[in-house]
Amino acid sequence: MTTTAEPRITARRRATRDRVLEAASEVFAERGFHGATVEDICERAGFTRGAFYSNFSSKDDLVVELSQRHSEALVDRIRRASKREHAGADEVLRDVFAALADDSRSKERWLVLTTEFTLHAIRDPEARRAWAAQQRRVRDELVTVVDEAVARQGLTLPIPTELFVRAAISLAQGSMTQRLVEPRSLTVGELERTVLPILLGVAD
Amino acid sequence: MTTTAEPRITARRRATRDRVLEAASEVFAERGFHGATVEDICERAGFTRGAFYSNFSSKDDLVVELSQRHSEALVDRIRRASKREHAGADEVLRDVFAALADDSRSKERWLVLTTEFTLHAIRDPEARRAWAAQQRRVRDELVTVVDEAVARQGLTLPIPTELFVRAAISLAQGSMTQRLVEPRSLTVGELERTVLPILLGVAD
DNA sequence: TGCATCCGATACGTTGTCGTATTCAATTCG
DNA sequence: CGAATTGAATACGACAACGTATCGGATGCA
Repeated sequence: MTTTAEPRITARRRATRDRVLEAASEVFAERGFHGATVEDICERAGFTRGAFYSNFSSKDDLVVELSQRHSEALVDRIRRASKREHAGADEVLRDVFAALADDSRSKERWLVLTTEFTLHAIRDPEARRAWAAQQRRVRDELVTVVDEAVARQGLTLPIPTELFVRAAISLAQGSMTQRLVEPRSLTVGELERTVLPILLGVAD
Repeated sequence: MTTTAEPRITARRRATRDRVLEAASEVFAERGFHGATVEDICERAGFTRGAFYSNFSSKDDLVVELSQRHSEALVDRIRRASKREHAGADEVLRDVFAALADDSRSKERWLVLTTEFTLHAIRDPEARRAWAAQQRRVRDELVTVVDEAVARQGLTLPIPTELFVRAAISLAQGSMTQRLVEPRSLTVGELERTVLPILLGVAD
């Protein structure tokens, strides 16, 4: 422990970190956290392992940072979705999950990564604390947004907003997952479209 | 390819297969499919790798058989739960998921394994076909059971039974997952207890 | 322009994991 | 009881992935 001097974060360094992280999210989604080797990630990013270990102390180290970015990006998307005009609570939620990605490829990536992070969190206490905090942030953001939308529509939820949000998250992830496993069994958003209005108490 | 003679399945052979499969389900739950080595599994089962390769051609081979047992066991539990007297649809579902395991340890194991199988299915087309078929069997069984229970209660579901079952599965898995990541944030079954009655149209 | 520093590439030894070939004990069956 | 077969243990070679130590080119700065 000679010095704990943090190396200055030059633009170059930031760029390679970004490229490595982006590559990692692709490879993790494709092969899973354990299945992806450091070499795989570096190859995808166009670097060698030397570059990797110059920027991250380990794969776990990288995962921590990746999961933070992952959650922060989702919070951002929720904020942006809530800015849309005249959006009802169900529309807001649909916007949120629709905005998870531009194409279905990256929506799949988001879901798989979320699942990987969750599994990792279940297994590792340290990761669990971090992931739990991040999930709480996402949920809080959703609660705020839903409360606003519900008030705007003059509705009253039959259950506490947080429970509603938890249910919505479960339904969205569950139907996405089912669609990935059995593509022809469920049309896009069918589950949320039928179930959410009932939970909102606005079954037409 | 001298002979394709299937070796007779003696009692001894069956016993070691069982022990290896049981050990594998533990180790897979703890370390994930990729994270678990064949050696790990054998050590847990009390065998050496020689025994493993005498019984399974590869880890993938073992996974196929394990996922079949996993789903069959769930179908059995659903059948047994449906035999209970005077059970309403929500009670039946709660029985089903309560019966997933005796203790919460093995309920966690069930959830983690299910998630692992799902991820594996998303990534591997061959595994996907098998897993999709198994999921369909589980769902069909649930649909039958729920239909019976609903009729018994003289209710009419506000949505098709299959959608209801899909929603119930998503809710159950989602809330179990949330509980594993944030143990103190959700009391046991709270999500299903509040949401399912609404979906059943019997919000008291 | 020249020097110092940064950062990624290269090269290397180590370890973990795999799958197979072979051995040896147990059991089945004549 | 002896011979044949089955099934798990052992031993081995090959290879993949890791992490580090070192090198060299680029970049910032005087």
